Amino acid sequence: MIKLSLMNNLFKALNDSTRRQILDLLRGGDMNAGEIAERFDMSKPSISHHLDLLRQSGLVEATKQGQFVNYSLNTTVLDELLAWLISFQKADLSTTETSTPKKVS
Amino acid sequence: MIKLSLMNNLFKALNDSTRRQILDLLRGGDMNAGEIAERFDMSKPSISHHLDLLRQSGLVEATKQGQFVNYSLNTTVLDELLAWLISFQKADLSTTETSTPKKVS
DNA sequence: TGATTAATTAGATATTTGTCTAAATGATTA
DNA sequence: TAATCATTTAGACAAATATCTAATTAATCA
Repeated sequence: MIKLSLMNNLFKALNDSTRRQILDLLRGGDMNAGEIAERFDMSKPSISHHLDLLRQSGLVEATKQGQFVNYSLNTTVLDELLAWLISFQKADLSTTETSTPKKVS
Repeated sequence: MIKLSLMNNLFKALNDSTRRQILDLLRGGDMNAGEIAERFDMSKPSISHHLDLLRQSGLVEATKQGQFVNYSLNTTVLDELLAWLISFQKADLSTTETSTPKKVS
């Protein structure tokens, strides 16, 4: 069973190029908020907001270390999405051709 | 290589509960616009708009058949997304524990 | 041909989203 | 303690989005 709110937050989090870039960055290892912000041509508060959305979705975890906040990737959340996707691939088996309809342009 | 615009459209299309429900519906087989609209408590033009976004992302294909427009699922687009997801799972191998930092609430 | 049906387009509107600057919070250090 | 540094919160604003009703287009049928 897939929790709706989880999927909602997940797709919402992923529906932004900056946030996906942040996830890509974190694949190379943990980073703190400042280090992440440095990589973008965008204000720190904006990055902080993006990090918050990523955290809400569960895609990243934030841990305070002194005055820094460390961000790390949490890919377990993606398992739900992966399962959802794979179920679609399976559903595609019943491809019964009909005449030859025209694609709508 | 993953095309950015494709991923943008894909995540955009998936970032809506109604559109995901439409995809789920189409797993059961093709449906025309009216049949799809019947299933939702929403005006036909709104559903038409959702179908348009799904079509733009490549997730569905629309073929005109008489006065009806048939919509069918196209899961090949999801392959890109699947590949992207799986690459994240791989990246998660380097989990080196440190002390025991506290999660930010 | 004229009426009906299926679907989309147009245009309006309220809500959500991404971004910014300024201010606040909290930790470190001189 | 006071200054500095890292980060977030608050508030404003423009752009994007989801929805609606009314109008339009296109196909079918009496």
